[in-house]
This record gives sequence, C-alpha cells and structure tokens, in this order.
Amino acid sequence: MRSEDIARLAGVSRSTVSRVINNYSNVPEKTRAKVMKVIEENHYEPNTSARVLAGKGMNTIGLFVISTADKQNPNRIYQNNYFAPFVETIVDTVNRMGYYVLIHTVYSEDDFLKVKQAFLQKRIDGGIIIGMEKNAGMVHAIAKLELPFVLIDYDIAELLEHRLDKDYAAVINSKDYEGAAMAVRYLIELGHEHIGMISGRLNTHSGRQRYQAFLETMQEHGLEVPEELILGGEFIRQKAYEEVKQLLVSGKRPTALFSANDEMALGAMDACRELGLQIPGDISIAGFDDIPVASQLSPALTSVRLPIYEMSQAAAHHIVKMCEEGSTSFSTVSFPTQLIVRETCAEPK
Amino acid sequence: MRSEDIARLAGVSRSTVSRVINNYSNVPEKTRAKVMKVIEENHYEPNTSARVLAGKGMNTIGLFVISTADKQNPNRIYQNNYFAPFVETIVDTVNRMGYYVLIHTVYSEDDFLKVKQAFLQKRIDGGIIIGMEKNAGMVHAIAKLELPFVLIDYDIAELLEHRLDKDYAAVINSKDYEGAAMAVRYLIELGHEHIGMISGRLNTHSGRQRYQAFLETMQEHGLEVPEELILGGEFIRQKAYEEVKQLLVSGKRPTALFSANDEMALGAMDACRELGLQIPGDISIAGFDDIPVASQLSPALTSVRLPIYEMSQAAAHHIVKMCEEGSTSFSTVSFPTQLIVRETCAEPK
DNA sequence: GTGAAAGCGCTAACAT
DNA sequence: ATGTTAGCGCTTTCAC
Repeated sequence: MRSEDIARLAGVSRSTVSRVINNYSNVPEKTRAKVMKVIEENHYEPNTSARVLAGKGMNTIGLFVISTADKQNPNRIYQNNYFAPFVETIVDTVNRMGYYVLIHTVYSEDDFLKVKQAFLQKRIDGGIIIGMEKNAGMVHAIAKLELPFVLIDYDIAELLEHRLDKDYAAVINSKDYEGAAMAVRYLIELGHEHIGMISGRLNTHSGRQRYQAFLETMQEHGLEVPEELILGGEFIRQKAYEEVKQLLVSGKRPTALFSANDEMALGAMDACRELGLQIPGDISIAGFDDIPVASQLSPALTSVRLPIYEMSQAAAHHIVKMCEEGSTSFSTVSFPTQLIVRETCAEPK
Repeated sequence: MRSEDIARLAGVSRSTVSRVINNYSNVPEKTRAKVMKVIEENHYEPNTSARVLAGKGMNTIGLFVISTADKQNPNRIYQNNYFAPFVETIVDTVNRMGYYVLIHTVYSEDDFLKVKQAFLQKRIDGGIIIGMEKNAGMVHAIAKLELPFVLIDYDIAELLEHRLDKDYAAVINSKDYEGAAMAVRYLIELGHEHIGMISGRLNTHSGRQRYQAFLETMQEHGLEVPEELILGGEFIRQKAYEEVKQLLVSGKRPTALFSANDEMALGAMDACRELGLQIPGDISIAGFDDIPVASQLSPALTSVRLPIYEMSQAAAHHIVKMCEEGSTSFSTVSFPTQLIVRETCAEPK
C-alpha cells in the first residue's frame, strides 16, 4: 500500500496525504480526519526509504560498541558489565524519543569500516560511539563524515589537539580522575602506605585517568609506588587474577589494591581467596564501576560508582538533538562519580 | 557524492557504476578497475534509501526484545542474564553476515506498535523476536505483515492452532521440557521426595515447559506436589527470595527446590542463607539457564544449560536466509539442553 | 559492453 | 485548501 492508494481511497491527492502524515497546519480537520481514517483502516505506514530520499531523516541513531581488546572471548559486550548498561539505557532512551537504534559491535579495524559505511550510506542520522580507544585516525575518519556523533569516554585534549572539536561532535565523560583519587585517598586515610594498582587499558580515556589519578594522588601524599605494584590487567578479570596471584606469591605484598574496574577487583579477590588471604583483614581492595554484583559479594566490594545512566541519557538526548536541530557547537560534559564504601577495605594491620 | 559523480569522474554512465557496485558479470575488468578506483578515492558509498527504493534489500534485521514483565525495573534487558547473551550473539552473527541490526526493546503494547512499524515502513528485511509471551493476537499481527520473522522461545502448538505456521515464519526453541525433567529426575534419584518449584512466568513458552516438566516428572515417579510448594517467582530474583523465605518460615520446608531459572535460584539461596540453612546440607537447589555466575558461586549452582549460542546463531542464519532466498517454508528447531551437576544438590538428610 | 530512460514512493515548491 | 509536478539516488529493462 502506497500513499497514492490512500489518496485514491480518500478521494484526495498524494500531496494531501503527505500533508496529513507530516502534520501540516493547512489541512482542514475534516480532510485530515477523512484521510486518517483511510490510513488507519489500511494500516498504512509511509516507506522510510522514500521519505528519506525525499529529504526526511532516517530517525535512526547508530550505536557502535568498540571492543578491540577481547576479540578472543566469545562472551564479550553484553555480558560485559561495563557496556551492557550503557547499551540498555541508550537503546531505551533513544527508542522513547521515537528513534530507532542501529547497533553494531566492532572487534577489529575491519568492522570499523562498517561504522563509516553506516554513516556514508545514510543508514543513520547520527551515531554514538562507546569504548573507543585513543585513536586520532579513527576519530578523524568519523569527523570527516561531517555527521553528528557523540563519543562516550574519550580524551577531550586529544580531540582538541587534532582540531577535531567539530560542531557536530560531542563527548560525554565521567569524572574518573576524581573518583579514582577519592578511592586512593580513602585507602591512604585508612593508613595504607603500600598500595598497588591493577590498571586497565591505558589507551582508554577512563583507563588512563584512573591510572594517573592513582599515581598523582600517591605522590601528593608522599607515597612511593614501586614498579612491581603496578599491575596490568586490561580490564579483564582473568588477567587481573593471574597478575595479582603472581604478585602475592612473590612476597612483595601491598596492604591494599586499587583496581581500575570491578571485574579485575573480582579477579584480585579470587587470587587472595586462593592464597588464603583475608579481605579486608590481610589486604584491602577497592574497585571501580560499581557493577551490580559488587554489592552482593561477601565481603561487599568498595567501589566508585560510574554515572552510567546519566551519561547514557545525556548521550541519547544530545545526539537526537543534534540530528534534529542540526549541529550546535562542540560540547562536552563530565558527570561526577561517587565512592561507595562497603566492606573490602580496612586499616592495615 | 552520488553515483553520477563517480560516473562523470570515471568517464562512464551511471548504469556502469551501478553494474560495478552490484558485481555484474558483463563489465570488463578494465572498466571495473577504473570505476573502482574512483569509488575508492572518493570513499563513495551508495545511498541505502535509494537502493532500497530501486528494489534492493535494506540488509537490516530487526531484533525485538519483549519484556513486558519488569517494566518497573530500571535495569532490565541487557543486564538480564537471559536476554544479554542472545542479543550479543545475534548482533555479532548478523553483523558478520554483512547485515545491520535494528534493535528495539518492547515494554508495553504501545512499544509493540514500533515493531510493526519497523516492518511496515520497510526499515528491516526481517525480524527476530525474543521474549514474546503467549499472545496469538500479537503474533497474528506480525504474521499479517507477510515478512520473514523468527520467534525465539515460542509455543509451536499455539502457532499451529491459529494457523500461523506461515512460510515466512520460523521458531527456534530449546528443549526446556527435557532439561527440566532431567533436573527433577536428578533430584528424585538423589532421594528427594518433597521437592518444591519456583516457577517463572507461565505464559512464556520456556516458563510453561519447565513447569509442566516438573509436575509431570514428579507425577511419573508417584510423588505428590502440595500446592504450597509451587512458588511463583516470575523469573525475578527478588520475588523468588521473598516467596522462598515465606515458605521456609512457614515450616513447610521441602528438601529440594527446582527453580525455573538461575536468577530465582540465586534468590532462593539468599533466603536460605539468611535463615541459616546449609546448601546442600539442609536443602538442595537446582536452577535453569546456567548463567555465568552459576559456576562461580560457592557452592556452585547445579543448573540446566541453555544452548543460547546455538539458538542465536540458528535464528540469525535463518532470518538472513529467509531475507535473501525469499520464504522457504515454516520451520522449527529445538536445541537440546544439558544438566550441569555442581554443588548445590545432595541427598536429603 | 554500455548508455538512455523509466520508475521505486515520497516530499515540497509551485500553481491555482 | 488542494492538486500538479519535479526531483531525491539508485537499479534495471531496453536499445544499440
């Protein structure tokens, strides 16, 4: 069924049908009602491709989840406690604004081509990109398309440096530095001096911020951080488990560990438990992200809460706004994080 | 940049550009190379809407996750251990086949309108629907659209009854009855006679199958199931926790509990722990779905593994096949489930 | 082997 | 207030 069929059945022209569909003001109520009746009776819906070709928007937002790190793992993104809630909130929010969501996962540079194609082929009006590692080339490639996009968790300085602060771009971040500093200060105030860190991927904005915050906060308090107490866990539980186990076995044991995310804190807890260490008796552990299980563990994990809901909502609202009003100007927001004190940290013995 | 621009730059006609893009055989290698060079140099990608309007497919699959149950809960689908892996695998598989995925969550009948619109507006070539509760009306509405769709976890008998076994429809199920029966038999063989069940939503295909299997298996073994031992948990952890707690407090305590999903088994474990009951010493618990945490709990949860990966892959391959080859014929697959014995079940005292 | 031209279903500027 | 018409960018018959 096409608009012409509706026109015929309603005894009007296609233009009038179009006017009714697009809510033009100059259609008398009577005509509108007549046309609407036919439309509803026939369950008519205008063909999206035709509308787009004639100048309307697709009413679709692209949501791209970049996960170039754990290609090998079959369970990757949605079971990932970091990405899942972002995806969920963004999809729901965008849906509620009457937009559809085209979702695509990116595990390689090849997949990344698909992101560019989605824009170039005009499948989407704009896109949200999450999990992007520091990569001026890729961001530049996106910016060149001159279509609205929002980056979640990306280094603004990096963008400015490469003059990528375009009018159709926006960045939504959380205050990871602040949150990590809070957690580390908390440990220091408990009396810890030998604090280790399990860092995440450092080419990720949040990963680097959390790492820097740790280093600088320690320094501010005049505390040393021996190299062997900096563990690289790549945000992955298993990796952290292995690193922590190795550290503990080596005998060079810190009194506390700050982990760049909760998944790795879980890995650390696994290692401690295996070696018979009490948490927080023998060693304190603090995480980041405050994933749902954090509160359900025993002992419950002290962590830094990420404002995922606020960030997702902001990203969704922002991209839709940009799509509808055209570009505004380069914009940036950082949402505050919050230290959630639970049971995994105590004074050192 | 449009195909006409490419044509001009390459010194050919738009038809030839189109032939190159669509891999027509009657284009000499030389012409093809010349055109391809211009296409690549200019990062040209054909406009999807125009292609669709001219008769090509959208190359997009709709993925609709129906969750009419827990509207009130802010964290719903992706953090839901049942839906998340389906979504993940389907998106990845469909992407790998060169298709895009339009994802939409459905929390109400109103949202359901969006599903129909996605089909009617020709935004998608076909759709996968997951989490659909028994609802002939809705399925009928989808079937009326006469476009390919796959239902994951739906009662085939219901479809047949309403003559909804259309050529463009398919159903992918798991053998939930078999799996539940295995779990219950296992408990019976351990010596349990007073077994309770925490049932899920019974208007869900899998929910009902698991429930029926429990009842019938008990009956086959000549075991009574007093009404008060059938708990309704709606697949929700908190609900199960409350129901189980109430049951245990009442003193009418079963020696074992079979839960229709792991989330509820977790809730049951919470309740037992709170009341100081040992698992499996005082009470045995078996779950369903084998979600990732099941193996990490202590004691590790005995559960029935759902072939989510296989089901998702089958759904993805099937829908793409239907979109490309046109309708085949009504098809149906059921993947086997598997009992994973861990530590939460033991002989009754 | 390649080009010209019609047409996919819609919107919007123009005409009345 | 409503109809007529010219595109939007592509694919595809039909000619040559």
